[in-house]
Amino acid sequence: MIPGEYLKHLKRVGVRLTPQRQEILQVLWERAQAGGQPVNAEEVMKRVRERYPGVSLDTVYRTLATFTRKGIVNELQFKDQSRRYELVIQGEHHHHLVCLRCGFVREIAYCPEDIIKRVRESHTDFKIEEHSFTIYGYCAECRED
Amino acid sequence: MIPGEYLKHLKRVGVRLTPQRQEILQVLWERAQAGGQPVNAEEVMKRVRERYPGVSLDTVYRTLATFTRKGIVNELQFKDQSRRYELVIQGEHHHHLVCLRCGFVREIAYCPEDIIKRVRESHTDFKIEEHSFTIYGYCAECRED
DNA sequence: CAATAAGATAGGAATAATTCCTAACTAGGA
DNA sequence: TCCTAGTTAGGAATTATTCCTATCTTATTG
Ligand SMILES: [Mn+2]
Ligand SMILES: [Mn+2]
Ligand SMILES: [Zn+2]
Ligand SMILES: [Zn+2]
Repeated sequence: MIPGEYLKHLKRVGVRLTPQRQEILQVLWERAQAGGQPVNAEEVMKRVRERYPGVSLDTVYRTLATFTRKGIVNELQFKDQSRRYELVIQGEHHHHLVCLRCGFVREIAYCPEDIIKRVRESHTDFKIEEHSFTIYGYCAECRED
Repeated sequence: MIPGEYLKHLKRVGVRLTPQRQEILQVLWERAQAGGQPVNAEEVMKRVRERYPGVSLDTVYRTLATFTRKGIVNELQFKDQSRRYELVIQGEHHHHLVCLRCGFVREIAYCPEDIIKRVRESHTDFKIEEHSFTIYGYCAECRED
């Protein structure tokens, strides 16, 4: 079951709790439990339809966007054009290592905070909101050499 | 005029030098001269068509992909789904600061090399090929507060 | 507990970016 | 000059995402 903290948070920020939204949250939560491999909208839709067969892809996209805006979901944009989503874990921040062939994702704990701090200080006219840092390569199964 | 180093390089790696390709290179070069604002394929096409009216968008995409594979072009993927391209300057490496509203791009010289090195050492089964690091926010014209 | 309204939904259509397809062309080596 | 593997144009196809709108539903209020 989804930890109440997410529901509470959504309530607090004035987001309506529809069954569809709760189910989408549930899917993301299960994904996070199962190793943290981010999901794309299509996959979320499939999983949600197991319980709510009518859910539209648009609803999934809208919900993921809402959750992202409200800070409980992380929208990842990879260089193969794919967008994938993951639940934000309270007080956690990480980046990713992505296989260019199979798309497998691993998390890396490091973040270039020092650089971000330096940029914030040197580009004071620019209001920094977020950042993305991703390392690409080939995983053990996909590397050839 | 395009510096011969690019043409020489393309020749060396066995890429055919068609007029279309040379013109695409020229456009990228002029862009780099004019401040380094990366371009998308559509824009490249428009510029190339000024001299070669028949050039297809597909050719532009294919050529940009070829140039990227050959290391003379950098393909940037931003979180708004847009892809933009820039000429690689010999021996240079940098990252970007992007405005979430108008899309304006500034270059930042810093690179999280230390982190990449650490990841390379700790994830020896993963063969690192490349990385992307982008900071998002609002530029002076677009920030509201 | 019922009425209400702001916000959310389904589903189909639209848009945008990118890639595929194929017949015709051409750069560059022999 | 000839030959051919690689490249092109242009239209079609694909994919991901967003738009549209009539119809619901959540959550508040009376
Ligand atoms: Mn993650
Ligand atoms: Mn740049
Ligand atoms: Zn970070
Ligand atoms: Zn770097």
